[in-house]
This record gives sequence, structure tokens and C-alpha cells, in this order.
Amino acid sequence: MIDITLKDGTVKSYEPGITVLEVAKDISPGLAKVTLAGELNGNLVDICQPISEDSTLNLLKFEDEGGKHAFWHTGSHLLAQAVKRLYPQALLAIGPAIDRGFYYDIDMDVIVTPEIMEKIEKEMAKIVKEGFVIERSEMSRSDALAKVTKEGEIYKEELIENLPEDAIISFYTQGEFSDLCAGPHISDLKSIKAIKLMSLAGAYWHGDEKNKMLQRIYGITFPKKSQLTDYLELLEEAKKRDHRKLGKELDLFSLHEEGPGFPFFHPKGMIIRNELENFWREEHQRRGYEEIRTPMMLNSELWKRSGHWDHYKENMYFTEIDDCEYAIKPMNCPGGMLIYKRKGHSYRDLPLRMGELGSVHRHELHGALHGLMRVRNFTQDDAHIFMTPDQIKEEVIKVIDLADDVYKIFGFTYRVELSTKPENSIGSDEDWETATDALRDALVTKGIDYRLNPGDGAFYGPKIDFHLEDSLGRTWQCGTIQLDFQMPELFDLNYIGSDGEKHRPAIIHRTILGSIERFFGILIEHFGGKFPVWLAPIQVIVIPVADVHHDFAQSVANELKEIGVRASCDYRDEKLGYRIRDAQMQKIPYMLVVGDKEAEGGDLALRMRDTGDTGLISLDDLKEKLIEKIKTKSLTLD
RNA sequence: GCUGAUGUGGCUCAAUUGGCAGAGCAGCUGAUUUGUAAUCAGCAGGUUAACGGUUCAAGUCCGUUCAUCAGCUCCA
Repeated sequence: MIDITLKDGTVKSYEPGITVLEVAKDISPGLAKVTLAGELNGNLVDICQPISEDSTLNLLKFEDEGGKHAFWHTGSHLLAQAVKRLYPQALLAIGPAIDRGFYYDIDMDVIVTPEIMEKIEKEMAKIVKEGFVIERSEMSRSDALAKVTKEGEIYKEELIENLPEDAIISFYTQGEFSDLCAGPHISDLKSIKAIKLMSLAGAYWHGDEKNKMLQRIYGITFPKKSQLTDYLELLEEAKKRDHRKLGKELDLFSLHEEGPGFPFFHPKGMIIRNELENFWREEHQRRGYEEIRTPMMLNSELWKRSGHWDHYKENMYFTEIDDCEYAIKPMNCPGGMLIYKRKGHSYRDLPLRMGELGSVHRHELHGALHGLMRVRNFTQDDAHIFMTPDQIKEEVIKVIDLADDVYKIFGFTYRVELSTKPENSIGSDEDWETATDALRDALVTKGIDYRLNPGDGAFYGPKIDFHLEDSLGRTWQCGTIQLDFQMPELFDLNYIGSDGEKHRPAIIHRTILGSIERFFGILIEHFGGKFPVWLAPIQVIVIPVADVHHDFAQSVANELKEIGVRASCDYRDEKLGYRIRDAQMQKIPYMLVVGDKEAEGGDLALRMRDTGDTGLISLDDLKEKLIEKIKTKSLTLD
């Protein structure tokens, strides 16, 4: 007998060879029905997987990440099967499950159109009705190769050839279709009750732009029809939060053909930007940062020295002044180096934290531009920390804490990544190792979960990145902490140590918000345009009932302006309902309706963005509430 | 840059097989003086992204360019 430890800690004894599904059945037939895959000793497995030794087992349903994964992975096989039926000459590349559904990369001459997608979708539904079960089989390397070669599946051939020597090569078969796959998969196509092919895109084989571009079809499937409806609704809701849409509706910013990737900020958008920057300055002053500003354009010689010329030239804009070549800065660091070098430094000055809200220009590919999230001109909330080697860990931790504090203010959750040495980099392997270890060490000390992102560091050093989510769940890098031993060498930076000798400082390059533009975009989507009071462009709008109340409305607004509240009056000759609707759509947090009653009685009728009419409040109480909400950067209105 | 899609007043969208570019909102003018999500009427607003082509006739068909959208690649 073997002992199987379940997720809740209970231990059950079974005959060796019992399958995951049989364990589920033993617990309850209902559970068996919804179990899609298993997590056996930490590995994802099929439900038909026999268990031969003492194990821990977690039964995975659609609600579990692993269950979804198996379900969607099978969705991708179903998609491939349908495509192969309709277009037998199509060659299959890869078809993984992703966070929301799955895709399959396919090489075929026929260009997939929306009509063809519909046809494929119908074929998928038909296949489901045919009721195939899915079977796993293992093959030797040579048999597997022979199989895919015979089928002419050149991409599969390459995949197999690249598998490690000791890899178990498995195929999953459903009806006439079988595909190379590590699994796990669900066991029965019939549990797929809803299918939707979502979109179409080109994707390079192996993600390398030198390779052929394949057609990638994205889709999603669900065990219940209602889940698809709910999902599509969720996407509709997310569209309403899109910062590009809200930016227009709330008149915050705009983009024009005359300057693709160069955003224009409108008066209301500037209020939010300025509030963000004020907040940023306060936080940084408190934590011992000084602020600097470096020029937008600098001589190309500087960029040659910094390594940008060799490693970043494709992303830079150039111009000429008096026959000399100049570059528009894509990063703030070289300018910061010059400021450090302007005078000698003692170890007593370190760590030296120099912040800069620096506007940088980068030539991003035309197809990569995306609202405020990816632009060609943005303001980094940059800072360079010059320090002695033994200050590194403490400084990295301080930046991590700063980022956490700042994100908390907005109620963001974030993901952390550690990126290591890229191919196109400068500096010795030893330096890279030291730097990477230092960052990892700081993360471990803070007990932060992070994802490793090999080869994705900056050209001068490894980095810790902070990723925030947009309304569709796409993540964007915002904060970053990059450790750099190279710039100090290239710029011959030094400080005088307690021994009276010259020493090399190390540098942290870091941002917290990342780019003000991107952060603003995330902020808009995060709040759905309903900004907390401290950020709202208009915090209070006073709406007089009729003309005779204009003076009173004005006096109320003035009193609020006195204490620094952004208050305005809506004097338009429109009905009350119209002006309230307008204020609601502008997502103004507080509305004050003033008429005869208020002018006589003193108390004011307050309406809040989310809760509607909330009754009367005295002007003094209102002032106190506003001051409190703004000062504490409260995320709520009442 | 690559793949696919899209581009019509400030915004949201109409316009049969190629056959007189239209509506709502916003704007302006006037009436209306309003009590918690749209008062009524009138006026104005367009070289249909740009350029070229086919045609008696192009918003519609073809080509080129630009921009936008979904991805790929890249990245804050």
C-alpha cells in the first residue's frame, strides 16, 4: 500500500498503481467529474497517471491554475486538429496554454481571415461532438522523429531534436489527431462546452525576427457556456477602463498623427501629473534624495563613452549642432555621471542619491507604440545612487521598500522579476555575477517572491523589475533597480576612502513609477478614471439649482479654494439632472447641489460619485473631510 | 520593423450591388430658471487619413504612404 497526502493534509492509503482520477472518485464522484489534472509531488500530471509510491497529490479543477492550464492546452490541440482537417497542408509549430486561453502557431499558405476563424471554430465544435477521449503515449526519440518526419511536420522535428537527451517524449492523441506534447491534458474533449477564437497575429518561429513568421491563432475554451459569456463581458468592461478611451472622455491627454508616440497632456491631465510629481518629490526628499536636471541633448562623444553608442544606437535620435553630432538623451545616466564627476567625493558623502524627473526620447518601433504605456518620449522618475560596495545591499533594500510604499498608496499589486546578463552587454562575467548576487540577496532578505528573467538585464547591469497590470491583465514594467559597476569604470568615477586612497563607487540606477506616462496610464485603468480625491482634476463641483443661487455657489466654491481644494461651479443654463449627469460622467468625486434650502440653512447637499445623494453636511465638516481625504491620499470618498 | 485588421464632422456611429455624404452627442444662438444621471427649437460643422489609379460616376474597387488596434520582436 502507498500513502497519498491530499491538499488538506489528509492521508489515504491505496494500492500502488491507482490513478489520479481513481483517487478523486474515491473522495467523491462529483469531485472526479470536475477534476481536470493533478499535481503529483509538485509536478502537473494527467488524471490517468498511475501513482506508484508515497506521494502528495493536489486534485486540480478548472478553478485551479494547473487545471485551467490543462484545459486550455487541450483547447490548443483541438484548434490544431480542426485546422489540420480543413487545411491538411498546414504545419504545426507550438500551441501552449497562456494566462487567458491558448494559442497555436501555424505555418500555412492560406491567410487566416475572420471568416476562416469562424470555420475553424465550427470544426472545433464538431470535433468535440465526436466525443474523442485523449490518450497519452510515450515514444523513443527515434520513433518520435520518424513519426513527425513522415508527417512532414518540420517544426515538430526541430522541437524533438532540441529536447534534452533524457527527456521523455510523449504524444497526446484524440481521434485521428496526435501531437507532440509534454502535457498534461484533460482526458475527454466532451468537457469543452464553449469555444471562442479570439484573435489572430503573426509570430516569429522561436520568437526570432530572423525566422519565418507564423500565423498565431488565439482562442479560449470553458467547461461551461456561461463562463464564456462572463469572460466576454469582462473584456467589455475592461475596454471601458482603457486609458486611451478614458483619456479622451476625461480630457486628460491626446495623441496625434503629427507626433506618434509623443503624448500631449491637457490641463486636467497635467493636474494629475503634477500631483504625482509633488508626491514623488516629497517621498524622495524624505528619504535623502537630492534632485537634479540634466540636458536633453548631449554630444555624441559622451554616448560613445557610456556604451550607448554601441549598445543602444538603434533606439536613439540624433541631430547636429555646429557640425558636431549630438544625441537626444534616451537615458539620464550619462548626464548624472557628469554631475557626480564635477567634484571630488569622500566616502562620507556616500551613499549619494541623485534623483531626476528626466524626459527621455527613444525610437520605439512603430508597431510597439501603445497609448501612454509605450511611447517615444517619456519622463523617467530616475535616480542614481552612488555608493561604496558594502552599502549596496542596504541601498537596494531601501529602494525595494520605497517602491512598495509608493505602490501601496495607489493600492497596486505588483510582480517582481530579476533579469540577468543579456547577450549584448559590457563588463566582466565576474562583475555580473557579483551584481546579480547582490540583487538576489536583497530579494531573499526581503522575502520577496520573484520570477527569474534570464538574459533580460540592461546592457550595463542586472535588474530587479516591478511589473504592474493594466485593465486587460497585461503587465508593464514600471519600477526598476539596476546595479551597475560599468559606468563608474567608463566615467572613471571615484571617491576617497577612509584610507585616503581612491576607490570606485558602485551605482544603482532606479525608477519607482518607471515612466510618469506609463504609470499615469496604469493609474487611469486601475481606477477606471475614478481617481482618489488627491488626484482628481476637479475635486468638488458646486451645482446651483437656479440663476439666483450663483452667488451662493460661488462663495462656497471660493471657501473651498481657500483651503486648496480644486472646486469649480457649473453655471450652465441646463437642468440640474443634466449637470449632475455631466459631473458623474466626468467622475468628479464630490458634487454640491445648492439652492434655496442651502442658501438659507447653511448646510450643503452632498452627492458622492459612487453612492449618490448622501444628505446634508455643514461646510466646516466638508472642509475637514476634504483636507483629511487629500492629506492621507485616501482611496475612498466617505 | 513584421503579420492581420481598421481609418467617414470634436466624440460615437450610419450610407443597398460603385449612383446627390447622414444621425445622435458635444459646439453656437434663442426660448426655458430648473432639487440629484440627458428641457425644447434653430444654426453651423466634411476635399470620407494623405497621394495616385480604374470608372460616365469612388466613402465604397486597386496601388502607395501615414496613423490607429490586436499580437510578434523590443522595452520604462
